[in-house]
Amino acid sequence: MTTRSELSLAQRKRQLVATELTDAALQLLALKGFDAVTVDEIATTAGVSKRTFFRYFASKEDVVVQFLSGMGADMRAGLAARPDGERPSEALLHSVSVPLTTCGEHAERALPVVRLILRTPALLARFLEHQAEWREELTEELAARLGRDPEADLYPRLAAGMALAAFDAVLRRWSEGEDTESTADAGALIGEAFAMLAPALDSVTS
Amino acid sequence: MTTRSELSLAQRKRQLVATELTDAALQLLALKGFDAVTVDEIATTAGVSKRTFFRYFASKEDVVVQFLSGMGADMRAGLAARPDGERPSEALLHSVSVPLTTCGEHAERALPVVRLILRTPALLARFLEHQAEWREELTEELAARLGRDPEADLYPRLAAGMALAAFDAVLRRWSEGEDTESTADAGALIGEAFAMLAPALDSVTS
DNA sequence: GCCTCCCATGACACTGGGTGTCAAGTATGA
DNA sequence: TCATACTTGACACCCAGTGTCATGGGAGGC
Repeated sequence: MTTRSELSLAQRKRQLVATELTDAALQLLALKGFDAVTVDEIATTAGVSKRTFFRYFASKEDVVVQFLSGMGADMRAGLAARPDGERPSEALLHSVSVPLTTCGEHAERALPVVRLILRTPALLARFLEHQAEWREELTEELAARLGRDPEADLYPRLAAGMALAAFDAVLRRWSEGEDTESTADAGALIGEAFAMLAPALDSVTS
Repeated sequence: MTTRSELSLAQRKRQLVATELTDAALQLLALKGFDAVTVDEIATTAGVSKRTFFRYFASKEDVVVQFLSGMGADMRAGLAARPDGERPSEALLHSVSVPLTTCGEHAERALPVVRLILRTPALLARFLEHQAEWREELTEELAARLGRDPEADLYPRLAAGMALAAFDAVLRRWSEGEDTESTADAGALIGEAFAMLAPALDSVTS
């Protein structure tokens, strides 16, 4: 009736179709493998046309990987929220922990998806693209934070790269663990990784 | 006549077509942009059919990026060739310098290609895929070198990731430089980057 | 309650990347 | 000289992704 529920209705309709599509996709892809499933098949399973699929997702890969889009901004915000003057290793640790703990909390749903991504070349490529975007975001935020020029100074990009290398290593390890036990120890692993990185991250002399 | 020149002839024919194809591709892509050029166009320019193009290159991206294929093995070999007991930072520095100096030596041809790759999303994605392969190779070699298990121990993958983060940061900086001056200073930059990394790379306590 | 406008959808056609298949051409090797 | 194997082009095909248009249903104004 009012503007609120009216908008909310359209919104919810859209959300409904999107979930239907992702659910169908995830199920089919996990079952038959990425290449053996066509977009037509996914769309039909979800009860819409192929054309509609592409109005919701930019590509066949996107239906799996799209949830990664926001994480760059999340990590950047997480970094921006850290207190001024905090050591880079500490600040970056918290920044990178954001998506990791999110994963851990929804391990039930997230783990199969992560595994699917890591073992499907086309999906992995998109994942790496997202990581590269995150690296840019972290680079900019870190440079701003430290008052450095990311074009002239190697440190910001390097530090961002190190943080994401830790993220990637931990994610791979986490995805190999048992379904049940590994819910929370991603936090421990990322801490371990940053303990190794800290000597380099925090010697900001130049 | 003998087996030698006979094989060499077939080989050279193949090589000839391949270079014709890459030359045509590089010229057209640099001129019109990646998306505005079709494989048909490239093939026709090189004087062959589209079908033949795909007998030489696995994808449209590959014709630009294919030369990266060997670099993983090169870097791995470069790492394996370092003396036992050398500090990881030193060994990895030399390992990663191999492709970088190769780039520097052929800067005339390499620079435009690198720039094309870095500013074309589809090409960048393939580049990142290659980097991921290199990271696996370095991880394995480094683990073997240090007698560590890359599945149980975060250090090898993390160190490989750091090395490639340095590689990537330096490559990006190098590609931004002036056409003339930056031939040799990639070496200086990668040294600078590894100086930052060394405190973390060489504290192999755990 | 009706009419209008907007928006989501489906149908359709089309481009372009990538592959399987087959037939013809060419060089090699006996 | 003939048989063989390899390379190529032609053609048909699949599928991802996009532009376009007609339609239908729902929301808001009257």
